[in-house]
Amino acid sequence: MRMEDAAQVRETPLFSGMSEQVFDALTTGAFLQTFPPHVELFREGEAADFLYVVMDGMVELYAAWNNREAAITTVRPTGTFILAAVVRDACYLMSARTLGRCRLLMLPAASVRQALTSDHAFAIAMIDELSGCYRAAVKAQKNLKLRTGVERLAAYLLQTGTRSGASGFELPCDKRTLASLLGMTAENLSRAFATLRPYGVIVSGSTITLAAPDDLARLAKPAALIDDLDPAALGDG
Amino acid sequence: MRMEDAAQVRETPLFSGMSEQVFDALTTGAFLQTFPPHVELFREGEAADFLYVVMDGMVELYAAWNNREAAITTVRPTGTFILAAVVRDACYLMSARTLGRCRLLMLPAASVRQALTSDHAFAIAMIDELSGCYRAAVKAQKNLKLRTGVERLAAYLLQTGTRSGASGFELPCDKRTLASLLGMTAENLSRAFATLRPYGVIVSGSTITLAAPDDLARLAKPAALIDDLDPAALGDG
DNA sequence: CGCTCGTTTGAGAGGTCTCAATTTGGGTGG
DNA sequence: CCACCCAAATTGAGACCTCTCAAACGAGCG
Repeated sequence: MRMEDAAQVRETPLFSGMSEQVFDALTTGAFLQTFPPHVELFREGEAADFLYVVMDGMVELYAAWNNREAAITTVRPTGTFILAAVVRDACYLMSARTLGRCRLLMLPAASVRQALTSDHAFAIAMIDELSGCYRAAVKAQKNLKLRTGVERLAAYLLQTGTRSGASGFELPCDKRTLASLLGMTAENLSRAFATLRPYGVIVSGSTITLAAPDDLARLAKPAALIDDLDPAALGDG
Repeated sequence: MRMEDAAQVRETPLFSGMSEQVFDALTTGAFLQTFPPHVELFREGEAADFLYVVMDGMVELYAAWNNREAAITTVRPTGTFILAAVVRDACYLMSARTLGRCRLLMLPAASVRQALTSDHAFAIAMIDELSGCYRAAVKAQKNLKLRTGVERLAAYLLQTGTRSGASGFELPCDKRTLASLLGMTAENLSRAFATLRPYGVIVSGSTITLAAPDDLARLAKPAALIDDLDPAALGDG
């Protein structure tokens, strides 16, 4: 791993508090690798060999059962994923694939567990990360159980739009993936966009413009206890 | 807190490894209280003042939005709940109510955070607990997104049935709550039970008998990566 | 130009929700 | 012990939502 990469890793909250010595041990066996788009990183059920940290790009975590597939979440810099499987020395519950081109840090699972036992600050940071992941998962479940498909889309657009700041923004993934994230089919997502047209949602390819955010908010009823408005919950484990 | 209660708390994995001194400090300000059925313990949005440990009985965690309500999960002995909110010093994401009569241990949030920073073994146990909670939440989301209502009920019955061991068993909560846990309405749950009758599911009040578990399993297709078959994932934070 | 792939649109089936009425079971009071 | 009442559970009907299958559309690319 190059020095500047190591520095970038060091800056992320999960690693910033740990001792120099343990950090060195942890990154000794680590890879920093670049992946092309749409590459499968691992499949659910496999043993958790690595902890992943997204340095660049975006990763989709998804699961399959009985010939059906569903996206669970996405991870962006500098979130980690599959943390829980690593600390438990268990198998992955989800599969992972790159969405765009990605730079990923891969830390050997055994090294992570070793670092946990020897560095208290790292353990504390891990607790913070894991609790953030858990809270994000709870929010996702509330979103699924309490809102309809159209409401979920509206809330997602408001959230993504306000995060980008500008009046228009790009969807971070193709619509098929977005549909799966929102718990619906691609066809239904298309119809949901049409339903939101009277609420000022203008779609042009993957570019979205929200012409009447207030109207949209009246429909979506964004809530701090469901929608992620704090940066802490972006990562995933 | 009485000595025998303290001993029971001490035996749970979360507290068994910590030092005597920190354990004493943690339990000094603690309450062990018995609650009647159907009591609201706290509401989502409130500040997390206590970490709860279920010593006896069962607690339901649920959430509301826009006049709709959904059960998220239940906690039984000796699971903890609302752990993530406590360590983050954040507000509760879910409300909690007792299902039956409950004996609950309440640990002041500040004491828990103090114990975390001073006791490494406790921090490690906390990581294990939190990762278990997170994995349970991921499984719940997979269950919701990948299975239909009838399939979720079938999987739930198989799981609860094999856990109890006997051929017949009691539902741990009323059917309205069960319906909400499974992500459907009470009316729909009733119809789902009727759908499962040809698969050997015999319902008599709250007593369930599975006359043809193999047939039911062919429908439910239980999977280790969705259904909780290990005891570690029973708790919740 | 014509291919491919993602998206959109349409139609029909199936699933789920709401509202309402009925039935059931448990507890209370006469 | 029985009548009554209340809450939970079931059943039915209709509307709504979502899914599947199929076809049409459109952009990007060889």
